[in-house]
Amino acid sequence: MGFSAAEENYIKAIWKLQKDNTNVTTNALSEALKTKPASVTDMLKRLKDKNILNYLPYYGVQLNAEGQQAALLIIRRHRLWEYFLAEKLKFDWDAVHPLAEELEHINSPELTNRLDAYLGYPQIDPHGDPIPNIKGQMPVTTRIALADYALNQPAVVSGVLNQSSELLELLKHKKITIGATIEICRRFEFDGSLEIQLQDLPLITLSSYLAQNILVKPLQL
Amino acid sequence: MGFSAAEENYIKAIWKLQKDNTNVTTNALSEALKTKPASVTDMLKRLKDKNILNYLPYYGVQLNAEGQQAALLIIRRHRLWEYFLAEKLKFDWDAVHPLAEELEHINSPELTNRLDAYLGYPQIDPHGDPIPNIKGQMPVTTRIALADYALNQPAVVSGVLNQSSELLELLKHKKITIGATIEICRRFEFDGSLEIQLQDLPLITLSSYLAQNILVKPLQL
DNA sequence: CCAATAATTTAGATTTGTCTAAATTTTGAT
DNA sequence: ATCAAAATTTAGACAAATCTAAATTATTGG
Ligand SMILES: [Mn+2]
Ligand SMILES: [Mn+2]
Ligand SMILES: [Mn+2]
Ligand SMILES: [Mn+2]
Repeated sequence: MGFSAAEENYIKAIWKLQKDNTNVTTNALSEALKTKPASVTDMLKRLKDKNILNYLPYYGVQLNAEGQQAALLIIRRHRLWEYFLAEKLKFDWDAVHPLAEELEHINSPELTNRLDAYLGYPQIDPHGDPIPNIKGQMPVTTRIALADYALNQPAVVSGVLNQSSELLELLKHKKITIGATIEICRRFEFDGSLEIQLQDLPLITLSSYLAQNILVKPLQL
Repeated sequence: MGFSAAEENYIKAIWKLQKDNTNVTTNALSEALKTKPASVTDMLKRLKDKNILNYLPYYGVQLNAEGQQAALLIIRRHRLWEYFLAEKLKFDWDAVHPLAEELEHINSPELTNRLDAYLGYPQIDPHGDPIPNIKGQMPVTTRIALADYALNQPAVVSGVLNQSSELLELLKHKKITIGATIEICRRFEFDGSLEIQLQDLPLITLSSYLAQNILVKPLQL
């Protein structure tokens, strides 16, 4: 019941695209995986034979329960390695993903679980995304874009929608980190820009586009 | 200039068999890699095209300088991961090898060198084998089998010739670890068995076969 | 030195994962 | 409802890595 690295990448991509219960299309997968649609069709047929998804030719695909469980365990490995790379090896945010993309394919429950224990059972990865536990369960975190958050309500920065080094550079410059407390002081209708306060630092300005890429959740009091 | 995982396994296997400057044979490789001789021939042709070895059909193969350097960097990754698994994740000796066999193929100098630094630049892996440095250089350690070591000369246990769980079980039972100080008190001609002293514990007996699989070096005073 | 045996290579096939080009199906606009 | 465009699948090819069976080359004992 093992999957190849290529199969695992497809499983993960389908899982991510399947968020809202719609069928995942061949083109969406080919874009996500940087392969051609014809290659996707081939792989979907193979994965269907392994009984981890429902594939209706021309109408897309959905992981079944077994496929979702497989996806969550791959994502668990990916995010635990990302946490290791950032926390222990001091890699930047934008460097961990490509390495975790390889490390995730080493499928040894013993390794994964020992790594988890060694890291202290982290709950979120360096991008703020939740890490599935040993059973594949993931806490449902309700996060919303800072752009859509209420005025004068303290929030915690809890993730990003974009993991590029460009975003990282900007966040570093503005000293915004995951876990930081933030509050919107003003929202300008003209361009959607925000004036925010981080901890007790002076007010700073964020563009609308930046605010759309920062995820926050209400601060628990 | 990258190699596939399969190619890297061949490179490493050739390197290990090439110890004494003799040509490495197709059969020896097929045995080491658990593949058929025909598959080895195919791969040797491919690696020859990549200019990392000298291959003379019917007469075996030898890594050239570039091939040896490649081998040492793979071995570096392998042993650093073994060290990580044993030291940080508390894996037993006999469990680290198969995992390192996969981890070694992630070829990122940045990852390897950060891991090295994080681990404190270890010199030997959990089996006592030396870890090549960032340049691929490996300290030449002169180790000899305990079976061949002199009487009443303190020595340091510095490796094993066999990495099986059976040997590990026996060494654990006898409390023999890598780095321990050991001294042969008597050698019995009848069966080659040894009476040895470990630290200041009571004398224990080792079979000839066991002593052939333990590597030692003279204790530096 | 030569024949039997051992070692090695060649030939041909298979699986995985990808591609391009062509055919087919679905969708959407009139 | 029809038809052009878009999405998808099929057909056929290829590279990597492996296998089995057959052919070839090297070795060695008498
Ligand atoms: Mn991956
Ligand atoms: Mn992540
Ligand atoms: Mn390997
Ligand atoms: Mn080792």
